[in-house]
Amino acid sequence: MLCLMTTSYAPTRALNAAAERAGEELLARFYRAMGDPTRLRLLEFCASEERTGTECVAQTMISQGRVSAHLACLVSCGLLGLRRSGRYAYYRVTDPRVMELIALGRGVVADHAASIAACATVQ
Amino acid sequence: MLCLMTTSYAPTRALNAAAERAGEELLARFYRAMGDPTRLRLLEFCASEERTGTECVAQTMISQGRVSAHLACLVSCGLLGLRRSGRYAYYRVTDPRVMELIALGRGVVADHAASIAACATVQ
DNA sequence: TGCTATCATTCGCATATTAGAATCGGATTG
DNA sequence: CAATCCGATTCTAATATGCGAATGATAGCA
Repeated sequence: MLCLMTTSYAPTRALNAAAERAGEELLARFYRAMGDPTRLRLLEFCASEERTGTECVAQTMISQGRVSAHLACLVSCGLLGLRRSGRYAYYRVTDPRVMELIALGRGVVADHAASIAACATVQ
Repeated sequence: MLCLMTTSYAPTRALNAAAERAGEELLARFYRAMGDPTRLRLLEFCASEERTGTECVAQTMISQGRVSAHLACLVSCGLLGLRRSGRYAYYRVTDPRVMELIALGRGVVADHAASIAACATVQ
């Protein structure tokens, strides 16, 4: 292990705090990526099978451009895998942690549905 | 079990679809509640010990009113437990699923940090 | 080479969400 | 009771995000 000693702990602490804030910023982005009902529906639609973009558009009933942007967001954030073949794009949930996250979320939501619905901050 | 028979499956399907959409709406709200860096810092701060609102303000360095609203959001969404005593409010993560959600999220984020940072949809 | 299908990108607009500042209400203390 | 502390609520402004519509880009086909 390679390590540089510093004369004070203060700068190291400051760096750690900055890194921690950056990490939480990314983590918050990740949860916001999950925090849209259309994207959640897309995740579930792509949970068991590979789906093309056109299939996703038919499933969600919203504009093709919006679905494309949602899918790109899910891929960027590691929630969806992407395979390209010809003019088709195939999407699928490949990381098992994603469905675990959804299962855990569903459990908490089931226990607090009423107060979540009444929350003034997220609506 | 009490059950009314219908002459067609279509209405039942429509109700199921509506219920599913409502469920995803709530689930999306729940993830949005987790999708703010300040709220994530508050969750971690209240993970191991009970904390008062004043302690949370000192920790986050943002305005007292904002912290109060963030804490209320976390309580509403089942992410934080609340105990009142006199003029104090004590907050703490009581549901073990909350820290599991954070651990899972951290894992996925660690594997996709660069592309999450580059995602155009969540910034 | 046109022509179409599939997917990505851009634009303008509406809504959601955050922040600080100020204020309000309840509880404790002197 | 008056003063103070703690927490909740309200206000306005700024930013983030979602949407449809239109457009662009690439691959396959006639």
